[in-house]
Amino acid sequence: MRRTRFDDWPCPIARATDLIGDWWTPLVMRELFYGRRRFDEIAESLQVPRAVLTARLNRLVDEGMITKVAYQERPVRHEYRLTEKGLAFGDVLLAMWRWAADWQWPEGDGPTVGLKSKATGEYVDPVVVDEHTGERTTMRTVRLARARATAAEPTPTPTLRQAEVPSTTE
Amino acid sequence: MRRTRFDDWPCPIARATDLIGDWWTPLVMRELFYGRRRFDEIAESLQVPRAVLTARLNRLVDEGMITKVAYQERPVRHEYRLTEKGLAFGDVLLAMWRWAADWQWPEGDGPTVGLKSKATGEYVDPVVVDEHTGERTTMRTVRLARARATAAEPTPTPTLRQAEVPSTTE
DNA sequence: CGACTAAGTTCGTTCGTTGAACCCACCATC
DNA sequence: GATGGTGGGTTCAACGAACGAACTTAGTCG
Repeated sequence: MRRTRFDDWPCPIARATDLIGDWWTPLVMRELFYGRRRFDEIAESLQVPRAVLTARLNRLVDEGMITKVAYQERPVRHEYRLTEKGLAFGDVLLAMWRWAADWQWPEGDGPTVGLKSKATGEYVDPVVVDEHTGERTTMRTVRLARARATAAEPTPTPTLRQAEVPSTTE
Repeated sequence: MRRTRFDDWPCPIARATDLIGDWWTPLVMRELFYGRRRFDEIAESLQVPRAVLTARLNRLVDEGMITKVAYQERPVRHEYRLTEKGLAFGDVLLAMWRWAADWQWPEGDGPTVGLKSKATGEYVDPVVVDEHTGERTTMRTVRLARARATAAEPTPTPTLRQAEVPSTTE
């Protein structure tokens, strides 16, 4: 009677939920985006139980979101780095950020942290648009359809090649 | 020793995680976007344990994402409808959709369902951009900053006024 | 009367999370 | 060579949450 798994459902939302639904996982990803790479660093910053952090990091490695890299020998010490797949997940975090910043604070209030563009220094407010037209896209403006022919599928090559992960903080 | 709550953390990602991290919740939201409004309809479609569905729907009502509306008396029967806040959550589902469609299928493969624009009938591929500049926005292109002055905060009025919820299906 | 429907509730079993304590390899210091 | 520190975990008991099946309630239909 273990928790129902969604990772082989035909719907992308279900498969994403299977990952995100692991309590703590989006926050662990956030920490990695903030540039924290070490076990103890993340454990202390989030105050997550260490056994849970072990389980989450192992799953993220299995999923190909992060890789475990030894940064020294004797004694062996590891750190965790985001892969391309893990970096791509940042879009989901940005959407979560925007929605919660808009709706999860009392009226007239908001979070004390915000997002600024590294390039321009201006505040950034993420929204979802269609990649081709640039038009605002919501669940109201779309409908379900058969997928396009598989050849046109723009799936990025799911290599685990190491990505540059500059810190999000200043 | 209950599950750690994130709903009063100062980070929007944490607050969103508190909701999403409830197993089944994003799928329940998906069903509502698909136009399913009745308890049994959702329970059968998702094969979710009924006690869990009860708990999730109650929480979503408490959060102001949905409202419970009687659609008949004698006997009283209810349905659940998305509020503005619930509709706004669609952006998170779209981001999850895009990420999982790109990364959670074996190489060269993809989901059998896709998204089309209701307006143009063309396939839609959601991406995250900055609302002001239209520039592609990722966790790599932003950095953390102090929030802008609260007056500029573009928080929508969190009314629970009923929203039109046309079915996403054809 | 009995069958059916929508929307739940109840319950015993199993799974997952929590927090605190413990472990181990190695290094530095006294 | 005992002591303490550090990084990266593992172990364990307690308890809350999820599972699936059965049951309930209020009303309609034939």
